[in-house]
Amino acid sequence: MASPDSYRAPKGTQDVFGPESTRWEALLATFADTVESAGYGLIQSPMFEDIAVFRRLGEETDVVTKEMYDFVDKGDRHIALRPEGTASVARAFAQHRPVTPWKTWYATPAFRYESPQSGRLRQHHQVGIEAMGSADPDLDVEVIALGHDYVRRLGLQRFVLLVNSMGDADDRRRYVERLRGWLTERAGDLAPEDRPKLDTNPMRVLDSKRPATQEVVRDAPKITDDLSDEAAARFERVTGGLGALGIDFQLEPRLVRGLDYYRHTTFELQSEAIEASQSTILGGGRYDGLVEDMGGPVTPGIGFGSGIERVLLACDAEGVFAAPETTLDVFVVDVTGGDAARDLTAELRRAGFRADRSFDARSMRAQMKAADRSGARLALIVGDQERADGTVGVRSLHDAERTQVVVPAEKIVDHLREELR
RNA sequence: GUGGCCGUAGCUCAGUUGGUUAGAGCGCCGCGUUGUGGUCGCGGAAGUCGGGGGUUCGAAUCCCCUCGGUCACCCCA
Repeated sequence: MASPDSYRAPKGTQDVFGPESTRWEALLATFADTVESAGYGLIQSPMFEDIAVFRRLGEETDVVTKEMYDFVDKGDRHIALRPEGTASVARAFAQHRPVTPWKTWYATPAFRYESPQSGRLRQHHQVGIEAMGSADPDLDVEVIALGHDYVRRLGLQRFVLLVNSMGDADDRRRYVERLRGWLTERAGDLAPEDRPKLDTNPMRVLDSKRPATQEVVRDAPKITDDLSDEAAARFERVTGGLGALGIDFQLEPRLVRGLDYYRHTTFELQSEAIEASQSTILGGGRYDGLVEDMGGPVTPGIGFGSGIERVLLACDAEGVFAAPETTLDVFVVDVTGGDAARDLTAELRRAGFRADRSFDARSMRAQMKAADRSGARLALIVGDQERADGTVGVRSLHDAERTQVVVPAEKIVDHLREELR
């Protein structure tokens, strides 16, 4: 409790404003441009769903079993705030049956009830894409390439792309049993905390950070050695495609990822610049079968999600993608009472200029300070003299020499068009 | 959920072995004579020292609980 009469943002949430939110806008614009130029269209879907929608992510996953942000609404519906983006899109596909391939992108908050740390929040934000209705491995290549291009466009360089294949549903099932057997024989060597996973989800053991387990896992059977011919062939097409596009990647047979729905291609972008332990900045894979689980037709799909906060953390660590300067064309300084500020800013905004002003009839000194702080290129000054003459003083705020010219009020728009060109 | 560290003005912090009206820098506001910013000078506002309880003549300083932040585990974006 802070104090009885003061509120704070809920645990694990943040307010984003000022230069940082300007940066978010720029990031969103970069992402949208990257994926829209590949034919992906924005999807806006509800931030909450019937909890069953998210349960389809897998009954064994932490996201479902312990991190769901859920509640019962006034109509007795069991609702959950979305923990990730894909399930909602799959549900939307099943509901609307759009023409395929259906390529969408989203930007959304995601909620997980867990304890916050660096790179982990209760409400974080993701951008992502989903492509549904095609099993073509070249689509896998496209999706991975877009994720790669996106982070590159932000300026990131110090990251690795990890790629793996889980095979088809049979491959996956077969591998899980084989792995379970192999690990069970060596259960005594595993870290005690990891042993229970043998029953619930043996693949979880693969990405354990405990040294004892890592030691054992190093020699564990790899799923990529045990794929069906068909799955192996399509995975080759994927890795070959990445190579053809000049995208560096590492095969990582231990990359399992958290959600149960993945089949075939899975991939992850890990920042090498982030010191903290949460270094995955983008992750995704193919989820053939998920749409069916939502009651839709048999529909393959692939996509990725990328955490905005983590990506920005990586940008900070690499010293790239700084907040853009906020720009303003003019700042109106009016010491005649406010009529000029009111009318001139409105006129200029309608003419397409970016204009701001002071309020509360502050002193000229105060207004000039505000003008300076605003980052505007020009101060438009209206005092008693200018008002009497029907003119406006136009003063540069960026140049060292304090140039100031007098412009007739009726010519101000033309003058600014020229000066700000 | 478990564990370590931390919690003093908007921000970054200082506060001696518990002792009178709690400080600095930055930021913010005002002023430096007639209407002009970024430098400089002067002045000002702003803190129930996270919250609650306890020990004490007296606590920002000690103890307990609690909330929050942070880092790690778990897991993930």
